[in-house]
Amino acid sequence: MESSRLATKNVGHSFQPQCESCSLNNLCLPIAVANEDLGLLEEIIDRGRPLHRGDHVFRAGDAFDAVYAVRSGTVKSYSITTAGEEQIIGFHMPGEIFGLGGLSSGQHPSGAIALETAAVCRIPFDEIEPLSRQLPSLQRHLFHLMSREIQEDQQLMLLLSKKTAEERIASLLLSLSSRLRRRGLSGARFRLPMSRGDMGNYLGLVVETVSRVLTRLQNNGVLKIQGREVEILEPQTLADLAGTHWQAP
Amino acid sequence: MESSRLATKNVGHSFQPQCESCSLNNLCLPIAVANEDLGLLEEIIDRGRPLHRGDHVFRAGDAFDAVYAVRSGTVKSYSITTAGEEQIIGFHMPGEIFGLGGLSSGQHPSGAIALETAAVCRIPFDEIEPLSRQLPSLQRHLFHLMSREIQEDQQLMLLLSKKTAEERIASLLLSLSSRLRRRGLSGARFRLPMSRGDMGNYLGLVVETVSRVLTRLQNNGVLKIQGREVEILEPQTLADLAGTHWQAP
DNA sequence: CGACAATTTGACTCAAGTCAACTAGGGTGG
DNA sequence: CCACCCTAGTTGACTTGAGTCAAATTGTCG
Repeated sequence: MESSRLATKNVGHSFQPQCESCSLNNLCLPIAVANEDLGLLEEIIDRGRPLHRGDHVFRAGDAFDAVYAVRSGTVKSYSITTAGEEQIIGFHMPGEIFGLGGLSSGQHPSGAIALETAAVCRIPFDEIEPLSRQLPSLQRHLFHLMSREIQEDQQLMLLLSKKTAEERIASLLLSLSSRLRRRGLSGARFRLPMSRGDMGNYLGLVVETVSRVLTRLQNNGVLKIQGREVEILEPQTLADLAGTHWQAP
Repeated sequence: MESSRLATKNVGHSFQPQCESCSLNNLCLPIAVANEDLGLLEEIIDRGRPLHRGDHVFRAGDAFDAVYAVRSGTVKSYSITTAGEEQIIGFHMPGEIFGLGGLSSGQHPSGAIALETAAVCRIPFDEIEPLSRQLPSLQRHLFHLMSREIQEDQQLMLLLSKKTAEERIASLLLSLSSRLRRRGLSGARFRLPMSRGDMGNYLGLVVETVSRVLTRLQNNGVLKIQGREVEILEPQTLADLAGTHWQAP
């Protein structure tokens, strides 16, 4: 269906419906919206232009006025400690929503940056908020999204506070794997979207430790890794190593 | 351990207004609700009977059907790792809302238990959700609460992933202090509501480390501590030690 | 083809954990 | 009211997993 309003905010090629044809619509916001209401959602979503590795979606301190959905590629959220170090808060893969943390204070507490070529949809909050009052299922979905993020963050707190380096790495690999599988991709063989440094930063480890653990896991035959290409040979062993099984977000 | 569940429904003859006269109404949910609408909110809130130390508000796995507000005392949220260990997720003090994490999955991912004699209000979610569509400011407030929790959890992730034992303890003490101050109480002299063990569990440290750090801080003249009674002698030094200043929730 | 960035590997260090012994409170029953 | 017991807290001695520093190797991209 041709969208008659080529709104100014719809940057780019937005003649065809956005969500309806998106391969992620069964993961993303649209799952909460009945088909006949999808148009309302489409209208407020901006497809952004593609981002390149290192491009910011927003920076820490920017005014909060939208949340974002990943269409392709991977995005990381990070904040900066008072000591000036980066702390990675999360990795966001296609179909996932990010940027929710800024709602309460009106400004984003963390920045978001593309790890590789990526595309994200921008969902202006002051448009989706009133819409969510019209569409109860959308409101519920927004609550669910935020609650899910709380749950995931708490899983990560547990990881950071109790797990060993090996358990942390195993958990991260399993998380990535299951998130790929959910999109119908292989969870056994994939390319890491982030550097060793980013993995370590996220998991509370230094690069050297990440490297050593990966090498050890390879020597044990649990996985094969060269550069960023991973193959999980023994998923069960990896799951055992991870301790608590990390449910995919 | 006896689980004295919260009262089922409005156990009380709820003729007297609950929120309106509550000393915390400028911290809690009511801040989002105009005076003329307060009645609507009052109607759906259950005051529970008092909890004793060790009583559960809910357990991990319980169906999610409400969120809770602390009226008095302190409550901790915790989950159990696959290894069977407890992991404390947060401490909740008067005026604070907890139990939001269970919304997405329909069951509480963590349990909540009173650390001392406490009273909590129960806010049934399937009643406040529709109400929040009538009262935009209430909806916004709920979004804010969840967003705030996300932000706080991310602060804690940062703490767990980057801070030293001393920085962690200093951060916790400052957090408790500022939350007391917000209620008009002394932030300089107070009683810790939790054991050394709970502090350590929350901060990713063992009891011995907590004890040693507290002793060291006392020897340095930063604070005075005996048992659970704390006096912060040099707030600025403590803040410097904490690194990133922990904003009160 | 360089030059720089990312990764790996080794040797050494140290902050925090473990194990163990001892002390201080706090609550209860006789 | 006191004696006793049990749990919480402290302190010391020793261990260790992960960090630091350094140097070699590989990968990437202009």
